[in-house]
Amino acid sequence: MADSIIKRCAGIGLRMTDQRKVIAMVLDQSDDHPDAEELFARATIHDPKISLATVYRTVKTFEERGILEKVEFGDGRARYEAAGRAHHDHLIDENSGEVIEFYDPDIEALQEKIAAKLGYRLTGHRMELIGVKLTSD
Amino acid sequence: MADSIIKRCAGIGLRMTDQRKVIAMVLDQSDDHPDAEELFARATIHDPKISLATVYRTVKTFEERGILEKVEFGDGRARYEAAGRAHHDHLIDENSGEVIEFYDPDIEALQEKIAAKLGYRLTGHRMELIGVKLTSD
DNA sequence: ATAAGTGCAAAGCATTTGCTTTGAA
DNA sequence: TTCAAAGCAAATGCTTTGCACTTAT
Repeated sequence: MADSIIKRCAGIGLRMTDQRKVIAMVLDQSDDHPDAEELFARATIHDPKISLATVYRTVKTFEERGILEKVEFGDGRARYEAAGRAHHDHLIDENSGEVIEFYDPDIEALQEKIAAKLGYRLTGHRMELIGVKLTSD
Repeated sequence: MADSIIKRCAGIGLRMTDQRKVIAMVLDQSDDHPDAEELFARATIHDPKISLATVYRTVKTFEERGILEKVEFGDGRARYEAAGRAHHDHLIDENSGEVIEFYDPDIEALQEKIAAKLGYRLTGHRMELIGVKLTSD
């Protein structure tokens, strides 16, 4: 498994304030896709004085330094997940909002192929599948 | 080719005000993906008195009635395109912002398959490829 | 010491809404 | 005539920023 976010911050020489440590820790402990408000709520548990502006500034810094990736699921809020993990896409449960991560090499290959056919070299993509749970009954 | 947006509005019994006619016409004449502000700018040419709020209300109405589809390219603004055309996805030129529409049946099939494998029935998806133009030199 | 980071409140955008007036049916 | 739609401005929700203060290095 990859290094913790705290370690990665130190590794690139980021100044580690108490607030950044708290936010990094919260991110390390999150396996979902929290938005800024949610990160703020979780961080507040460890540091009741932290401000929402700091959360916003910190995730922006982390994103710029390649520590986080911003993902947007079309609800108007930005969400964050640790970057540098294996690449994956998202499937969103239409009813619960639950987000499932998956990776499919065929999709990746196909996307390259489509881009090439259109005369492009692929530099990125975003893909979200929306679905409803198959009931077994 | 599909009916004009104006016809489709009439077809579902929408009250056709002058403003809606103008916005529908602007949409019919657009082959790109304008956002609300851009639609407002184009509509203003035909009706200098139209208000931005009306543009927002109208695209929302059109979307709810299945006449438009909202697409978001991650720049914080919603964009619109005529719905009910053949399904397609988007490739965005990283440098110019140009949007190319494409349809690939293999992608569609693969998405269904992935969703099924995860225990879901696919109800929708969004996919944008980001790329840079292949230079021929 | 000093440049970078924080907190707070104010500002910014895209979008929505309350309310009064206008107009399509 | 009557109810839906328009116009305007104020409100909203997410995110950013200016400024004075604090802190990691």
